Amino acid sequence: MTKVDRRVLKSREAIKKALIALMTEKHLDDITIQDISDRANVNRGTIYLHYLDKYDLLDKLIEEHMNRLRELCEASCRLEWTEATLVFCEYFDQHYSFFSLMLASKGAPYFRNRFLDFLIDEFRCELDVTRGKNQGIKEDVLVRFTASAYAGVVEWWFMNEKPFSYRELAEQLGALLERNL
Amino acid sequence: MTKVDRRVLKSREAIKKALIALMTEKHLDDITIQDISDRANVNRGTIYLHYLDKYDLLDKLIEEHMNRLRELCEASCRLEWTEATLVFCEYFDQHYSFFSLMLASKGAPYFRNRFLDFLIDEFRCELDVTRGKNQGIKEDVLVRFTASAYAGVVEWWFMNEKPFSYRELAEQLGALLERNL
DNA sequence: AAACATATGTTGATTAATCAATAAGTATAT
DNA sequence: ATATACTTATTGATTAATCAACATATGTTT
Repeated sequence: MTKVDRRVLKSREAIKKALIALMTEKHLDDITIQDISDRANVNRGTIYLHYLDKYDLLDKLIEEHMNRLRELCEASCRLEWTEATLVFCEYFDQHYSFFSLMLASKGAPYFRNRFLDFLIDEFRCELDVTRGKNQGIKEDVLVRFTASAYAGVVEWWFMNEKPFSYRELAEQLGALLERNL
Repeated sequence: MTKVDRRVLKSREAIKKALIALMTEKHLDDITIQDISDRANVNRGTIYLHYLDKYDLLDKLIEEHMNRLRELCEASCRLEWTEATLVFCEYFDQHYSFFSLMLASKGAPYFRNRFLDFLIDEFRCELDVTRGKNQGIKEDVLVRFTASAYAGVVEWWFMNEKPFSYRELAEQLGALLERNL
């Protein structure tokens, strides 16, 4: 694993943080590269060293979160649904501002689809329609059902500004998953 | 005025912040350059590009505050003592952690002397022993008296963790200065 | 349509920071 | 006395960021 020069890490971190901060203030279409540059305190050219444009930046930001969730998923694939879900919900809680911003923004459908695709991938690996309670149900249907339900609840939790703790969210989701899977 | 490259500013800022943070955790003598480097997320060599050693770093940090106070002094030299003191006390409040750290640390006498020297310089420019209530008093005596009193109260305020607001502090000091000068 | 202002994307020379390595000093343990 | 570990300070080659400038695109105004 090649070690990344710290300057690269610092610049990227600054740029990402700047975009998030700016997105709480105005719409992505109204944010200029110069805005990001000023906020991040990096040269405009530096942004182009790392990203194609602001959309690429946002895309990568979202991708990072998805990858991080994927890692968490791999690390917890031996757990019961409730416990695994707790790990996820903790992550959602830690990154609350990012997720709520993404869901609230004009680009919400794009983000929502990315999140849903992630969930579909993960559930597809975990579900078994050959035995047990889901015997006879089509895999695609079950996967879609479950992922959509999950995404819907999580989104609701964010858009209602955490009506209860992430632990309770995990319990509720876990119980519903156990019942269905 | 030559514009300073932003990389220099960023590195210095990070280094200074790191030192301050570390000084809340341990004594300056127990802080290594590597500690500062890690905390600031800069290369150890970078610190040496800007400072001779950690003592030089601290020295410059203190000097910056003194210079900033000097600027404030110049900007408020036309005000009444109470108003001018309010400007100072606001600065003390904003930089509370720095000042209290400096006064609490083993290096306190060094800092205290620097602060006192600053006050002596400033009062020397403002006091007039040729007329009014201080006619006949030796200038050096009056300057020393006033500066020491001022420094003493400010230090007390910090070491007692702000027993009252900086506004009240300014009022009290202002009134005492008016009485004496 | 022309003029103007602003934003995007790129380029080349320069600068500051990085990294790894080295040497020397200091403190501690054997 | 020697060995070890840690810290300080420095060095040289390399890398990433900076800055200023430029070209082009886009949007707005007259």
